[in-house]
Amino acid sequence: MHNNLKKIGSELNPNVSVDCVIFGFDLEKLTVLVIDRGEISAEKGPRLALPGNLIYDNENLDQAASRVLDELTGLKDIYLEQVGAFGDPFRIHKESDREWLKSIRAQPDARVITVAYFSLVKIEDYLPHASSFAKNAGWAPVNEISELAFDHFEILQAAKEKLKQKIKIQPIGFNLLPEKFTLSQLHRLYESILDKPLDKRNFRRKIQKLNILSNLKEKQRGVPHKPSSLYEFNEEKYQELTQMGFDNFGF
Amino acid sequence: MHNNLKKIGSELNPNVSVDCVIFGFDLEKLTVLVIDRGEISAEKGPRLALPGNLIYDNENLDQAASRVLDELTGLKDIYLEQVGAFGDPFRIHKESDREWLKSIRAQPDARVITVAYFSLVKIEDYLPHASSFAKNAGWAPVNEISELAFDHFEILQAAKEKLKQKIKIQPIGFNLLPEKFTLSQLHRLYESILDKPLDKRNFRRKIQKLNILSNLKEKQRGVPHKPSSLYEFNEEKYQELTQMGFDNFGF
DNA sequence: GAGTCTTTGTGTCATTTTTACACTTTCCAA
DNA sequence: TTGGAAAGTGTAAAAATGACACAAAGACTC
Repeated sequence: MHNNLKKIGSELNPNVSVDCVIFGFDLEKLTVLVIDRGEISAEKGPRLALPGNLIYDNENLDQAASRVLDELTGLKDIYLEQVGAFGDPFRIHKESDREWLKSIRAQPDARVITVAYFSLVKIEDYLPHASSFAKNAGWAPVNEISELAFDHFEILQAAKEKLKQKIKIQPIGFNLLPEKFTLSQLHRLYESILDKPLDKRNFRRKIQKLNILSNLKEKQRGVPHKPSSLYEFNEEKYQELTQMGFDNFGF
Repeated sequence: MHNNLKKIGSELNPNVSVDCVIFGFDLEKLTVLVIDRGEISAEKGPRLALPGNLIYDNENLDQAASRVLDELTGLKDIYLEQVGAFGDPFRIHKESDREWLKSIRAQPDARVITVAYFSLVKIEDYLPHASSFAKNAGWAPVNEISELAFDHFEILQAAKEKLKQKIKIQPIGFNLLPEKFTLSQLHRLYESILDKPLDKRNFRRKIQKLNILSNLKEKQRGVPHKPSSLYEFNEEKYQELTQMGFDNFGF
């Protein structure tokens, strides 16, 4: 095995990239982390793209996704889940995209397939001025995005769909909220992701029956209306629950 | 765009392959289509592998999967769904695998990431003596497989899991059964895929409520017990149902 | 400090869905 | 004719779902 190790160097693989769909939630709507490529000179193309880059030949795909995300945003130790591979031969052939690739890639014309990942982060954990790259990155509301570089719009749609399916099965939404949150915020989050209204009382009943929320004895302050109780996600109860193997929320 | 077309030739891409997990059902248990690589001379490795091969640079991933499946088995026009990408740098580094690669690949040491697809076929539609390649291919019971070439065992597990999730949401199981089938066969199929017993009466009630089965006025013949009614899958009713958007069987 | 605004928080009832469970029927073969 | 083997069938209790409306709490304004 030792001699095999040498055969695969630590060079960039010109044919495979990873792209990250990082979702956030600004307490109003679902957002996604995008890179602003700046002015595109030729025929105007989309300025925004998902963070992504080529993989190295000595790292696996999950590692590549973590690395790229870290490099572009400074986010570390984020759980990333694969969305799938996207490999249309012409996915990088819009003129505006090729021009950009020429400025950043050694082999801008190589055929590249990309593996997409998605993740959920607390929006407070990534403030766009935190990393060096960050002046070009920021949160954009998912529903206001109508085009992206390459096939990134398609990837975004696939990631949204994956998230939608996943949240019906696992309460991963907590990753998008601050430590302390209100049931209304959680409610809005579910509505944003599932893209449909949910009855308030039924939602609260169902989410509370799961028994993975701790009601902090603490209230919102400074809101111009009845203040809400704050809750936090209870990791231990959640572990118990998953080990028993639960399947479904039924949203 | 025209000049871009020339840039991507129709050569094999040495870095990207597709692998197919083709499920069948022999009316008793779930099976999967595997290729027998024959005797592995060096340290004995698994003889069995999933059908798969490198992609061409001018085809997309779905096309590549269809082509490879056709080439290896003669199966055409099969619906294939992506499972995901597998890209461990050492996934092809078992000695027995490298030896085999040397015999079939121009660049046996290249780092290859693979994109896995799964599909369901009627076992009767693929009889192993049908294609030229077929003497080396055949159906193996999924539960009896404990190792495969490369990372194919891992891919198989992922495909099984995907199938499990999918069948909870869409009645795709019909693709695995003959045109005419009995409710018991369907029942066994669901139990095989979900890997747990399902109550007979509850299963029948639920599946019949979907209203996508036609009860043929015809019975099994020659069985040494009460013969079962034969049913067929009703495509039109199914289309109606999916367009209304149904979500869940709840198995 | 009275009134208004805004959002929180709560319960019930009707309907549907799920689960658990056992015996008779039909055909083949001996 | 009998025995074996799987098919086929109903009910009742428990749980989950969906629909629905009003009082309570705090902030702000005048």
